[in-house]
Amino acid sequence: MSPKKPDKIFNERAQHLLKVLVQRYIEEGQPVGSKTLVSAANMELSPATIRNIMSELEDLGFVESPHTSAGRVPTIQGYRFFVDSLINMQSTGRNKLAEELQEHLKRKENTQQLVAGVSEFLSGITKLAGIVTLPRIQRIILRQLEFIPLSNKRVLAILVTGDQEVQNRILHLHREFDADELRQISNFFNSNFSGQDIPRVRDTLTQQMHRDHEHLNQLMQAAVEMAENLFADDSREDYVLAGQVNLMGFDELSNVEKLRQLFEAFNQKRDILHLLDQCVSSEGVQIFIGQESGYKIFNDCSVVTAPYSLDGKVIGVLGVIGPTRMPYDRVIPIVDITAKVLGAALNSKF
Amino acid sequence: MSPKKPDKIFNERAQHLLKVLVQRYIEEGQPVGSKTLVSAANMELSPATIRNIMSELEDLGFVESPHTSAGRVPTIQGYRFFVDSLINMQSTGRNKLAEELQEHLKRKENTQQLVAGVSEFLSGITKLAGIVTLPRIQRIILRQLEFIPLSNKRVLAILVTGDQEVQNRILHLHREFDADELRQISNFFNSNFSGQDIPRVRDTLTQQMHRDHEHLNQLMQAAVEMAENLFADDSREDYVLAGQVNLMGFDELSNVEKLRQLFEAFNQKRDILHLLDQCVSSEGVQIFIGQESGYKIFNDCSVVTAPYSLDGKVIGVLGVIGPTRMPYDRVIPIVDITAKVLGAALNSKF
DNA sequence: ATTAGCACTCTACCATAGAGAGCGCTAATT
DNA sequence: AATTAGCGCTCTCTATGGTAGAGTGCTAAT
Repeated sequence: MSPKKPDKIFNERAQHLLKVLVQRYIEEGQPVGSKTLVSAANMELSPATIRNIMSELEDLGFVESPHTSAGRVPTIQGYRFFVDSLINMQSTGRNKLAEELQEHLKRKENTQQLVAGVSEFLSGITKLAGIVTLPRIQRIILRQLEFIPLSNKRVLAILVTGDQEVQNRILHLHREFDADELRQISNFFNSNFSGQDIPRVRDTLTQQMHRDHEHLNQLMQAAVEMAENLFADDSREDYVLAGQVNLMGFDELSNVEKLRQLFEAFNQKRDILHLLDQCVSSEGVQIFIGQESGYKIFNDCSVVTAPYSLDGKVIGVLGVIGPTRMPYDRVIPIVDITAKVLGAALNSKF
Repeated sequence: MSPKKPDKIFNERAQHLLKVLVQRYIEEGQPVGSKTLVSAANMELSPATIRNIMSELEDLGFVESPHTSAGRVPTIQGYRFFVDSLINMQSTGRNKLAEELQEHLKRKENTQQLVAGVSEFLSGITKLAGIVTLPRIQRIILRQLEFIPLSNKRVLAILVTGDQEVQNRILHLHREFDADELRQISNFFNSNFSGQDIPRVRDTLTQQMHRDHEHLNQLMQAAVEMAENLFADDSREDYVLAGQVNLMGFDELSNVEKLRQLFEAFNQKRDILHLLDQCVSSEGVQIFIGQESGYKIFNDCSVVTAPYSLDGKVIGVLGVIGPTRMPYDRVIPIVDITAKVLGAALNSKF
């Protein structure tokens, strides 16, 4: 009368079989039959028993059959349980991997190149598509600021930050400034603010403006105007994608129409950015399997992401995009490590 | 006895039929049969006659049959004759086109953006892939030069040229320079050479070095060293491609493997650059049909290119890549005009 | 609880057949 | 001499059926 076998249905054995099935399917890409499974699992069971268990797994929603007489294939839920509870990460060579990436990034001379390098690395090593968002850097240290007058009330501002970053923007101002005025303004910035955080520079300036409101000379006003233009949160997000072509080899994406939609989404960027945004808040590696992401474009794709940080603050996301049937045990640690190495690399530059 | 009909075989009528056939095939994408052709050509001939003529055109190598009972399809040679001798360019709206492009380029703030904009424009308007090489600009006018010391004997050089271009490079020098030295050197450059062509700057400097060889002070030596680094012909070629996805809709490229190879070539860049290089020397629009280009990747693709120039000197190439079966009558004028507009736009910036 | 056995289902592959398209050839017509 | 009607031929495309193989689900036995 005792409820002796509460784990009758989804017990350890069933889980183990699910694990083997998923592994096998990821390797081979073919539906796994009971006979195949029993030999792959090294268990002393007959195919018939396996079949019973598979039938239960199917009822539970972890596997499904493409058709009556095919083997079983993991469902999204099956993959999900696999990566959450069953997977053994392939953790060999973590250090070696980090070193390789560091080597690969050595010669990159600015953030853009760095990010592109990481994206290439991810795609190269996983043979999938790599994606890295440009960092939203909070702590930009102003090193030097120069202005060049252009025609039509425009001024070219050159902003040197961090270790070796140069940004230039064109400011559209309310009147013409000549070279001399501009030199004075840049001197003002360089002598007062060099070495400071850019947000702080802006704050200081606006405070000063409020305080000395009336005593401000023309130049200061100009400086404030420029600062507001210049240091406005440059929040246009963007990412660098590499290895799109890698996605063209997979059976599950061999449909040209599907591929086209996916590639179009990459170009559009909007949906992808939105998806990546969701990962900023997460702690570590995050995985979207199939349409878990909520975008139908990713019907047969998974996305493995990890945020990367500078000074403990998340400033971007990177990851890998591939077919649902991807080697998660390899990809997840790669994404994890890559995010850490990128964070460290950025740290040495700012 | 007189050789009365020397044009018996490839006479005007045959050429007209070839023209109609190519037009029709470009529109429909289906092999054109004799019956279809006779109605499309509005000629008072029976299908049988057409068949005879087609048979001759086939002997001459202008058309071919995919199989016994299909209609005819243009061969590469057929397309070639079509674009060389038969085509009527669709020249309506040339001005409107130029205006649209100018509008599209208005807000671009530097060369990179400009080139990307042109590439997008080309792909958007033709629904094919657009490609534009970065300009190899000879006449770069130095406006301002700044140096920022970095660690490890490296110096960040910021070079402002032309109207609103900023280039920055990291120089690896033989010893450390402090901020003060660098300021002197940049002053030297700015006061002596601002407003001059960069090649001239280099020449002047090397000449001076040879003349005053012994009297050179340290700073001058440093300046020369930097100039050689800085002004070295920065001839890494590159291009910007847009609208790759457009190529995924065409029947003749619906084969994933073919597409993959093509996309890989786009990423590799080497072959594509080599092909584009060949167009620099040509005067106007140049067309590579199918494997005329010599690259098997372009088996079913045509490339329509035109060089663009600044001051009468060719500095780059742009074009369109699409299936052999593309609307040449529309594409050729578009490429032509675009090249001219880009040249003009660059002229206003340098 | 497990398993052997068996009927059943579904796919993949192949062969066959008929319809349709369009050609080439020949002989007749202009 | 050029054009055309007519006809047989070839090739593709689609549908059909038939078979082999894989793998299942169920039932009855262990």
